[in-house]
Amino acid sequence: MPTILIVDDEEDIRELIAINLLREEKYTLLEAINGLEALHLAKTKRPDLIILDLMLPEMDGLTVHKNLREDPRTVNIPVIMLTARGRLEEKIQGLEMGADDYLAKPFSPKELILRVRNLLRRTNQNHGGSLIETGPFSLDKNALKLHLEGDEIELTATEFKLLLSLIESPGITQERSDLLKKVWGYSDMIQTRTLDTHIKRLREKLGSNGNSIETVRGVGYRFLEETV
Amino acid sequence: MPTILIVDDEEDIRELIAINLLREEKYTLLEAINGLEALHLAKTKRPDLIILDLMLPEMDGLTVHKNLREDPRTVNIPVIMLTARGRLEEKIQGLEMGADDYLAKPFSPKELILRVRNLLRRTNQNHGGSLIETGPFSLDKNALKLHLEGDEIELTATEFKLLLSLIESPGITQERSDLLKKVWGYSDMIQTRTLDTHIKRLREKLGSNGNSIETVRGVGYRFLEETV
DNA sequence: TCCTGTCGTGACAATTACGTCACGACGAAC
DNA sequence: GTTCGTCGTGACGTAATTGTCACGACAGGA
Repeated sequence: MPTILIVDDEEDIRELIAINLLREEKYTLLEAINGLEALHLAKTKRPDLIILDLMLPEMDGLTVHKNLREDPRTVNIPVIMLTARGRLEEKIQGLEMGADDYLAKPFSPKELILRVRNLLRRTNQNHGGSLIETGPFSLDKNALKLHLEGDEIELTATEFKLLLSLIESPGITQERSDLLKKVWGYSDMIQTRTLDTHIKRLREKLGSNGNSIETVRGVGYRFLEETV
Repeated sequence: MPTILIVDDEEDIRELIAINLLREEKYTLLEAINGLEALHLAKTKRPDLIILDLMLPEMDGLTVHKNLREDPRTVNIPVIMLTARGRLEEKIQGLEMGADDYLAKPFSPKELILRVRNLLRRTNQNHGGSLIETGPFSLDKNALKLHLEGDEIELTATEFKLLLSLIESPGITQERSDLLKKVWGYSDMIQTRTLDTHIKRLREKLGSNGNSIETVRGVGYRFLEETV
């Protein structure tokens, strides 16, 4: 369940956001009314998303954002900035500092929800999960594992790198020399059966999905997203 | 050098975007004037970003976008949508379909540049590079390698997973049981020296940066972003 | 200071992964 | 059908990885 931190000193805005978020989907909410509190919460609780008003007492939103970006614990947390009226100055300044999105008050609740959902979807795909999903394949870059039709398949480091290289460009034929370079670091066009052997081992582990790795005779191999 | 695909049937808009992008940074540009051309280019050239006008002859932008999202080759390419005037209807529709950003004509060239830069930065962090960077450490999830102060350090699969677990939460102490679960999949609180041994091996490979892994006696280990 | 539990370290054996080879099967071109 | 080159496959030796253990060092509390 994603955690969202709302930073705003106006209670009715916090409430408006909270109500809309809670109604739409299941989120855990954190609230802060000033910059220091926000920074502390962000660094200890590590929310998945921060909605940050630019107008805050004492420490303004841009400063809070700068602080967030300077700490490795929070540098990757996406931020949606809020401001009264969409003043271009602040807008550009916010984007320049790496805000991930921007919302001008008064905003439409529907737009807020959509922006939150989009941002969470993007970051989940990457940072949190590091999952590459294609068809029935789900490759976990963190655990170095493959999930396939409910089964959890252990891959060796070489197999993982090979499958990753193939799966990252579905439908596209990769030449033998390219794969040898990507996975083994071979720079020359080496005559070796190593690649074939590992392809075979991969196909074995993929079981009935082994034919997702297609041989392109004389060229290389190709990953098919759909089993023919 | 990132490749950007511009899809718009108005030549002066394409030119405006091209001029501003080319002036600011080094990009490779592709241009398309209708949906079919855009889809073909996207699937064969695989640009890093697509700037897509909603108003196109024959196939409208939303349909193009839908097609992009349905093909594994293009599903991960971020899209900035362009529309005449920021009509809320289209805005919401675009975001709902997973557009990554939205720009209303007439737009400020500066804002365009910033949005492009932000989106590329976000996606590079994840998909393309899969690099986790903290201080002098640069962990490559695709190649399963560690770059540290110019050196390329080979890690075994176990070492990689262990370092990844630590480095993903810098400054935060991870309990032994958590690490055992994350890296080895042990569910019970097992009494083992395996973790210690691997920590030792990691520290050896990290050389003078070995003290970035701090022991928290009785609890676990902690990764420090800055060498003390 | 002593005691206790935790951690670091080096060595070791078992397991696993890896690359190579030989041979047979198969496709494509003629 | 024949020929040639590429690919699949099983086996095998080598190298690397891994988990465990024993012992000593050390920190923290009594």
